[in-house]
Amino acid sequence: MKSADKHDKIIRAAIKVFADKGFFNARIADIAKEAGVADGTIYLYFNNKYDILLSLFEEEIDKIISEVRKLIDKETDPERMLAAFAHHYLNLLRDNKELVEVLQMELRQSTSFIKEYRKTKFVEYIDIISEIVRQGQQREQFRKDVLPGIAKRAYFGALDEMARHWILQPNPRYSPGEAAEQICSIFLYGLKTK
Amino acid sequence: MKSADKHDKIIRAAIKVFADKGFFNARIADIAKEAGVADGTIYLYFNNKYDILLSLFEEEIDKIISEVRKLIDKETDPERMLAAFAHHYLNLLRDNKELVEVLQMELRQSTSFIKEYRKTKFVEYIDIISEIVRQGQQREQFRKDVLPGIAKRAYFGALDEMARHWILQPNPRYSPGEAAEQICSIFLYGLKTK
Amino acid sequence: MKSADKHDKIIRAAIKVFADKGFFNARIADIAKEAGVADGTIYLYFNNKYDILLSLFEEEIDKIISEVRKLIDKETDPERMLAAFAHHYLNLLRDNKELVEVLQMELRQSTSFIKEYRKTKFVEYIDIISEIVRQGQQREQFRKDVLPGIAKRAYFGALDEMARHWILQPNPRYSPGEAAEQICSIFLYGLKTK
Amino acid sequence: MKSADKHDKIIRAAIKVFADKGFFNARIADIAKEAGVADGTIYLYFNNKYDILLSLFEEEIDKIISEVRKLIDKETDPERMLAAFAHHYLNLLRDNKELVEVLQMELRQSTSFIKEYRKTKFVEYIDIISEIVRQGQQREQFRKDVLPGIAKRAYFGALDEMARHWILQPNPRYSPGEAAEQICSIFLYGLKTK
DNA sequence: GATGAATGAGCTTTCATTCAT
DNA sequence: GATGAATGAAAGCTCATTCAT
Repeated sequence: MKSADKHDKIIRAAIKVFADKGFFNARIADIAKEAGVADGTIYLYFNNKYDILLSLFEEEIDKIISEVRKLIDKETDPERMLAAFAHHYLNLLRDNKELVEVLQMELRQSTSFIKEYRKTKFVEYIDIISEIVRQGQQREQFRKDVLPGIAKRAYFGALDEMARHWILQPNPRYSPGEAAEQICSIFLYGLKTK
Repeated sequence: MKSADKHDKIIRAAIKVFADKGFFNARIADIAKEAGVADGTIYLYFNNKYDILLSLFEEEIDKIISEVRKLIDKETDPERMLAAFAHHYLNLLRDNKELVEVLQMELRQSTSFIKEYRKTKFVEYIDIISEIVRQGQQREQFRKDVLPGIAKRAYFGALDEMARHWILQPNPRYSPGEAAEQICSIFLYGLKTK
Repeated sequence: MKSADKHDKIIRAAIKVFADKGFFNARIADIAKEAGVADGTIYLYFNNKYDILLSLFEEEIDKIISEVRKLIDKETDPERMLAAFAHHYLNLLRDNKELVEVLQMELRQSTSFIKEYRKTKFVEYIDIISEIVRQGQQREQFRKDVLPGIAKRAYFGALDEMARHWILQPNPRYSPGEAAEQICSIFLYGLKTK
Repeated sequence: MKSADKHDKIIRAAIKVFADKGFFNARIADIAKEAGVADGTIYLYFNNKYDILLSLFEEEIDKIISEVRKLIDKETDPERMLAAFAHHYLNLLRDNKELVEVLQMELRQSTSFIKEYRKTKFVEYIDIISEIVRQGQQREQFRKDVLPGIAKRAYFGALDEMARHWILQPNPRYSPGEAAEQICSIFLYGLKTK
């Protein structure tokens, strides 16, 4: 039986190699070496190089979604929920920079696959934000003239751009926590009813 | 004499092909065909495939910067300046979607070249935002507890994520103008002193 | 495991193809076809086209050196040693014309590699001649006013030029043995009537 | 009218570039630049790249033959004639190293053209040696058991190998004159003690 | 005659994928 | 299931040659 362990080792290796070299510059042989398996073994677990990226994306985003959901469910205040989302994303960056790097790259790759996935997994992730915004609006905490569908993208985009900065600039002036606070602050002031 | 016209034709073709297929999937032959020149001709104007991307980035971002600067110089109110920036970026997307698509890809490509350029040309572009924020703070229009260096990334990230949405979703629910207004609104409420 | 057998098959094929077309006109595909392997397989055994030539040179000249050494060690008389050297070289030509052809080409190729190798492997080969001359001088068989360093080049050059003749003129008037005898004779006894 | 001057400038440039890089690594553009003409101009004087090499060979060897003939005609003694030949060749090397370098390369290139030319121009050159040997034999100065056809190759080969040495080793232990004397001496008197 | 921009055929090399062991 | 040697299609790039100016 194909071991789940080996599948996972390959995914971990792929994250590392893709983050390091980018998808197209990464060679199957690099991933195999990093995972400690033979080149051919990878094809017992994945259909092709692209399938590794796809599986990686699917599996990891699932984990992220369930993690952030768990955190948000602990909160009742939409303001604190938004803060929790931001902290979770930037902490993820801190703890698993390579994964965030790969996800960033992937989301800009102009390939039909992404265009498909954006409509499912990724949307599920950022829809968490729009749900929170909607809740806030219902509770009259957030302005009702803001479209949640725009707010979610603006909020995620803001966090993601900070992430990009840290990926490229390993010794930033501000800490992830500080940045999360600031971005929350801008958005909460911006969203809140006065 | 090598014509500037041909240089330009190749750049235009490259934008189209890179946007369509991505840098790595684009073949030199595709660009040559699109530009209506022979494969070898490309090498009279560019050192290699990568150099096309680099030149494209350099030249186009220069144009964008000078355009947006011109628009902002017409305004005196920082609030209107931020709005002008947003409208400019999203209009650029509307008018030259392929260029924005290529720039987005490029900025996530994990290559040493980008890591270099982020520090120069791109920073010059988004620093326009932090300058505006700083002005707003001096005029006591914007909150002083917001770090301009974080605000600039948040603002650009928000716009860029909207751009990404439109690139992938050609028939959006909201118009560029509408989205620009909304994002401005969130940030201005978020930034403004009360 | 990469088989030594395949390495050898490629070297044999390369000798044939290089001899036939010359290094620069030889295509990797030609060598691959001749060796009965795929183009890519060659790159499992050699770094690049040039590396094939280099390896070929290194390996074959090593064999030649050890062969001729063995022959010379059987002799005690420097005169017979010189004869043995000549016969060995011209027999090599008879039995492996293509190899000699490649070595000839290689030794004239104006590349930095040859300029390097001349100083090592090839020098080791022709120094066999100067050692013999020196022995002959010590034994008072050879004139002492002849510089062994010049004699070695003259002797090898004479043989090599004969080789060149046979490579280009497949049906020569004289046999290799005959030519070897004559060249030996000229060198040993001189041209002048006594 | 095509100027003979330009034809010559191109030949001079080709000798330099071929000597420097070898025929196959030399680019037409290199020769054009060295000659101070446009790339296209070369094709007004030569049919193709190969034709430059061919013309060069033909023209230069003609000059060499007439030069050495003139020198030999001054002598009556075959021994002195042989010496004159050797000195001429090694002086040529001293004065026009690049030309000798190109001729050496050319004579080993395994191309049908050379196989053709060996039979005409080059043979004419080294036949000068066999003629001298024959004269020496008629005058009973040289041993009659030596085949002039072998002696000519041995003599030229010896000189040529010295030339090769100097091309690669620019600061040799012996001067051209010294080497010419030695090689003459070996051939004329033989190696054996008498 | 001279130019040099343009051409495009040709070749080396890479690397995802396969499959015999 | 695991291996890694072998495959061969694919593509970037070079450069001899052409031809409009």
